[in-house]
Amino acid sequence: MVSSTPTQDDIIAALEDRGCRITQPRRELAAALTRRRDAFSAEDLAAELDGVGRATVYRSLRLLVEAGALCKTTMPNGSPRYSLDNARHHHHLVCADCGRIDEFRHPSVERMLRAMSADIEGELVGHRLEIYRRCGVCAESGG
Amino acid sequence: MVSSTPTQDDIIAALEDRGCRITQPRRELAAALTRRRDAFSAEDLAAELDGVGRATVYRSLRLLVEAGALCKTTMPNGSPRYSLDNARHHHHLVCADCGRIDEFRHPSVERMLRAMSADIEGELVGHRLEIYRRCGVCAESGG
DNA sequence: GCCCTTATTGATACAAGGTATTGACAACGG
DNA sequence: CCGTTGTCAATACCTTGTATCAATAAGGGC
Repeated sequence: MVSSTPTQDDIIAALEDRGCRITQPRRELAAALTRRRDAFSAEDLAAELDGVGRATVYRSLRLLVEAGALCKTTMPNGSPRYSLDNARHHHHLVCADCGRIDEFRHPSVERMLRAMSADIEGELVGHRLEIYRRCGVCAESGG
Repeated sequence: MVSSTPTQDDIIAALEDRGCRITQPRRELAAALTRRRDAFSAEDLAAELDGVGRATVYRSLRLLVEAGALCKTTMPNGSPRYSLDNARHHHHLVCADCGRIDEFRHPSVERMLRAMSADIEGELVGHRLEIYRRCGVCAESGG
């Protein structure tokens, strides 16, 4: 089981698994992704990839989210950020100050969903959960 | 403790409590809100309020969300919907089929947050939780 | 290796949802 | 009832995408 930060090859493989063609733009995008350590916006990435069309960046990001190679997270102000997906199923710990996004898994989430499903009419088909916090670094440095 | 659907006066009061002036556009908007039984988009509401400027509708919606009179919920496809806020603290049960939004409270949510806060570095400052389901009506009627 | 099919591309236009600006106006405290 | 100033409508603009479409290039079959 792979759970460390994905390489360019991992990202390409995720696309191949879905039957996508491996094109030059997608290779460049995969390379750019592995260079990113933090969460980023689609526009940032598009600006970085000079030869790659804006629409292609958005299309590829969507593909990679569907393929499970990327995560799309909502910041406290509502704007979306993308980040590499390291682990199977998880939720996001978003620092409200610096925007840093960490993945986390906690059994209490699944426990909560089980408990709710017993009391909720109809079938649960999904959920969206973001946890906003001040991360350790911001807590130290900030006022 | 008021927990039923808010009236026009309740909405106006929420604005007064924040030190806002009670203007004609805001009165019209409050009246339109109480006529809404389901979740709605800001554009829908703006289209309904003919004499009221689009920017004013958006500004007022933001105010009312901040004042706790309205909820802003994210649909499965990511588009936002507004709905009247009936109860103190709650989360949203969104039907993935018909878009109907119900408020719900479940102790398991607070239990989850408590359990997580013990294991998470830093201070929790908020969260976002939507539960997507097929509601009873859609489950019956749908295939 | 070459050809052919077809996915993919980049450019562009458009859409949804919302914010910034600004001169005019109207709430409402005194 | 007057002056201050919050609010207004209009407008331009921004962000985050998606739709369209002719041109191109992957990569499977031979």
